[in-house]
Amino acid sequence: MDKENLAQNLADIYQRLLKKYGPQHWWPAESRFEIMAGAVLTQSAAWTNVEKAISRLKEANLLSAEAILQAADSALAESIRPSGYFNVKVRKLKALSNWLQTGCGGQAEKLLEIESSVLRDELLSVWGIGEETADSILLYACGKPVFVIDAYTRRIFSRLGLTEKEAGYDRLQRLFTANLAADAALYNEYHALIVRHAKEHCRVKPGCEGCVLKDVCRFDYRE
DNA sequence: GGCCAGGACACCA
DNA sequence: TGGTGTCATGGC
Repeated sequence: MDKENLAQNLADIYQRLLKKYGPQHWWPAESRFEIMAGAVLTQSAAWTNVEKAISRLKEANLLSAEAILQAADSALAESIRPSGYFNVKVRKLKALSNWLQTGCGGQAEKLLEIESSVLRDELLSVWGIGEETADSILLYACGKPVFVIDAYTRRIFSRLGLTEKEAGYDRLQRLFTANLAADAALYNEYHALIVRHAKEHCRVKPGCEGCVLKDVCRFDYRE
């Protein structure tokens, strides 16, 4: 598919999703740090469970880099237990908090002063922060025009026939950034809509009747 | 009771 | 470089 068609397809898919679902208002949070913590907690977890974990962190007054660093591992684990994998996530939240405390005095607002690719490299150097989590933080916490690739994006766009199933993260990300305007608000909404759509139509055993993308999808619905 | 959810890392060949 | 195991709760 040539570049022009690809750009047109991506724009078309976005408009279809937006029309069906409307704005998703991501990321639901009261602070940048809450978004950062949520990005870690949501790793391989259902968002409803992450909400519970974040709510418990708030109740325990543990939603800041400083508070997390001062908290005992056991107390932190107890708060985030509903999000699953709580022992590894304690390590990850502490590593992220330590990085933020060391580099920015714990102030997430200072991340805005750092150039996007530099910030991305720094985030990736933090234990427990992979590409998707780093990009989620860049986009949703810092408002940088960085497209987030997750399992849903991979699954849906591979079924649409627009990407290879085996495509790496970088390649998939470039597909979007090279064919869409570098607009953080657009990337924000697009990714949120992909997640919303996936939850309704594109699980492993797809129930795709009524899918707004059905007529542009190459997925074999008889499977 | 099994499957899956807004991943990342360790270990091995 | 790629494949596999591990981490764990809660909703359906």
